[in-house]
Amino acid sequence: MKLEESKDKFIQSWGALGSSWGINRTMAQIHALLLISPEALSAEDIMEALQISRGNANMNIRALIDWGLVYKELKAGERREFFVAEKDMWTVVRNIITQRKKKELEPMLKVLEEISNVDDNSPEAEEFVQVIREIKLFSNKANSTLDSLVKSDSNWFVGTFMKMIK
Amino acid sequence: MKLEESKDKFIQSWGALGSSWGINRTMAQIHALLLISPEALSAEDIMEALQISRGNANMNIRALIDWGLVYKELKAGERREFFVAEKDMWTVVRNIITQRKKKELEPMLKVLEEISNVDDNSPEAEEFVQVIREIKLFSNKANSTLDSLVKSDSNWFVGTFMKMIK
DNA sequence: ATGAAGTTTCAAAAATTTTTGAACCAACAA
DNA sequence: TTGTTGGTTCAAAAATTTTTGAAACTTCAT
Repeated sequence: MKLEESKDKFIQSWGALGSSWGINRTMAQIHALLLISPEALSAEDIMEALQISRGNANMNIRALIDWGLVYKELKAGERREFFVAEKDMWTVVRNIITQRKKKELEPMLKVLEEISNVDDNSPEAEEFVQVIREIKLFSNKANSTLDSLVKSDSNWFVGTFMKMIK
Repeated sequence: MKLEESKDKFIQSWGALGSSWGINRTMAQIHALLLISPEALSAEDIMEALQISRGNANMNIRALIDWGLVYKELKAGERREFFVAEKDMWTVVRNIITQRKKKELEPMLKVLEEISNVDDNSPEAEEFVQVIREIKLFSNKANSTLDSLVKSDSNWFVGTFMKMIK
């Protein structure tokens, strides 16, 4: 397989994967492009390579920086900004977990807390509260497990976890 | 808070959570409705409760059954079908992981395998292959970790994992 | 100041995903 | 066989998400 073809295939697949992971297609494609880019790229380079508009490029680059998946790199004597990808996959996954936990899991926990205050003592209400209680228990566990996961380091993940788990 | 209001809030939030988890809003809402439903519901009941069309209800119920998140329940002497939710959260998460692993992670692994066959020995190609190799290593690890996770049981998750992890 | 190079914003347009509803199919009772 | 109830399908419509591109803004050099 030819290099250009390979690179392109990687960018497309990474885009598809990302879009089912809460990262939109273009955002993931930019990340992919930067991952396999030997040097930092400018916004212009990215627009060119992916054939996207300036606005789109700008917004998605900002989002990637927000998520900690891309860094700004300033070159001496250059006015424009260059960008590089976070290349450590463990950090990439960790940052995504952190963002999504905050945006999705935590609001759910808040809601579960709220709705367990049902001021009604019918058997039906009892049953409802019981179901919610179990979901809450599970979610809290998941939440703190993810916290630990995020705090642990790459080395731990690739090394110990696999053995521990079986 | 009133019971009906609580239930409704739960359905809405579960729908929102689901839609950022590869399960569409309605699909997650149906699951939520069934989770907090004391008895099995018919398609008609679900359409009524969520104010959705017959086609929508049918398709999403089928998808939920496919994912192993909802079961069909046949009542003696009743021609129509009733549905109940899988209520064990660990099983729910496990089934979602299984589905998404198959639909998203595994195709990516295949692509990574393919594209590491670059028949080019320029330094640039070398570098590219190296980056892909690292991603592949990580993805394979993630894949088998998820496999173990899926095989392990609920009890293990809620009990041991937390202590192990720190 | 003025202009050039680069960045940001955001309303409108395009693309994508989800939902609808009517036609069709299947099982059964009369 | 026909009518009724319930399930399935899918093209078209609606809703949602993403992208565009032009205007506004910023920074810096002259």
